[in-house]
Amino acid sequence: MTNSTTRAGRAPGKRERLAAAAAKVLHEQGVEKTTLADIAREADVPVGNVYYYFKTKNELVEAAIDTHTQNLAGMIEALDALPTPGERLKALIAGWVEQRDTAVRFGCPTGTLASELDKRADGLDATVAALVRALIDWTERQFSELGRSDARELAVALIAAYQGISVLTNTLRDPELMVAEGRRLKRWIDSLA
Amino acid sequence: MTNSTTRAGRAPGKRERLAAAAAKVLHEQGVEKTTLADIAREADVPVGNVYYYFKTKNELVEAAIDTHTQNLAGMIEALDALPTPGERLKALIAGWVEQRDTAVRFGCPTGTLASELDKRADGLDATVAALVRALIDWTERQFSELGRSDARELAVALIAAYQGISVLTNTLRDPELMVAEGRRLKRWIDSLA
DNA sequence: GTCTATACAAGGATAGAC
DNA sequence: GTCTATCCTTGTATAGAC
Repeated sequence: MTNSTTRAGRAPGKRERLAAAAAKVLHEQGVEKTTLADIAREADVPVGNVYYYFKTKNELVEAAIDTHTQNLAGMIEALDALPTPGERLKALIAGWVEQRDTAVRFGCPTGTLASELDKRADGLDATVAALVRALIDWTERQFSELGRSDARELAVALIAAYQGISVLTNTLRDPELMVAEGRRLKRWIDSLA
Repeated sequence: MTNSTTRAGRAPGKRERLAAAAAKVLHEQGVEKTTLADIAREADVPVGNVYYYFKTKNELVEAAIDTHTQNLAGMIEALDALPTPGERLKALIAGWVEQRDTAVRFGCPTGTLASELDKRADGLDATVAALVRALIDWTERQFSELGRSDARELAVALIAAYQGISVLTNTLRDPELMVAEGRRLKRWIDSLA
């Protein structure tokens, strides 16, 4: 569905530049407030040219979600290199805390996107839902390996805790909220093992 | 700042109807996707007439926030009638669970509004922030009365848990997520006392 | 005070030159 | 394959009749 590299002649990854720019700008400004011109500028591509690569704004949003999905896959791959499920979960949390300044300014990339797409008529909300589900599934496996029979519920609770603290960190513009919640969650993981 | 009843001659609460309609429609459709025509239709007021009561769309958003603030005040007043802090917190959670179908369709009214206003240039995000802070403050007092020295952190964690499960309930369109998390949070409250 | 008609701006999308 | 010019729709806001 997505041609990762050049298709015919030139275009040294303009499509990829546009997708990456979309992911960034849509997160920072929100879907509705972002214009095609904004994305084109960020990708350093003339406005009219955008339509050669993406027929509609929706396709651009879809490409942005793809980018997020790939980022998630990369993160999970890195986490899976760690030896124990407890370490993997705590490394996930540490990653969230590291990104706290982004959360202060723009919230969680996935969460804000999911909230916004829910209000749109297109079927893109299902695509983000799949992304979120994938993260919960991975988290559930970690809790299972920890021997918890209520792994699904705990996984949902952990991801929800992150989504929620992202909203508060963003709304109250206070990175320390994320730091404190990260500490609390790590203690909680330790108490389960 | 807000004239609650009629000012001069007639208008049997048109302003109030518009504010209530704004609160409802802005939550359901999102701020950016909602047009003045949408709000006018919901309030059963002709479009052009809107500007007699609110000079800009932003003033309408402000009025919607005011409505939410009053709703919150009413809820807190009702909760304060309960005898113990533990019961008050669990009643708060029960209220969230009751509203789960709304969460499935549109997410948390306050949380989605906060996320969206963050992306706008106007200073309205500070107004929602005050609302959120008020709820956290009240929650903190309950934990303090329970004798917890880490009351602030627990209050933030509880409100974050709700914000987060609202995002997930909405994104995954599953009311049971809210039910399960509600149970978990109530057990947690009980374990603190 | 109430409502209609309309000005004005912005943004998504397309046609077609190069 | 690249880019410019432009059409068309939608939505905010205002002028002014009633």
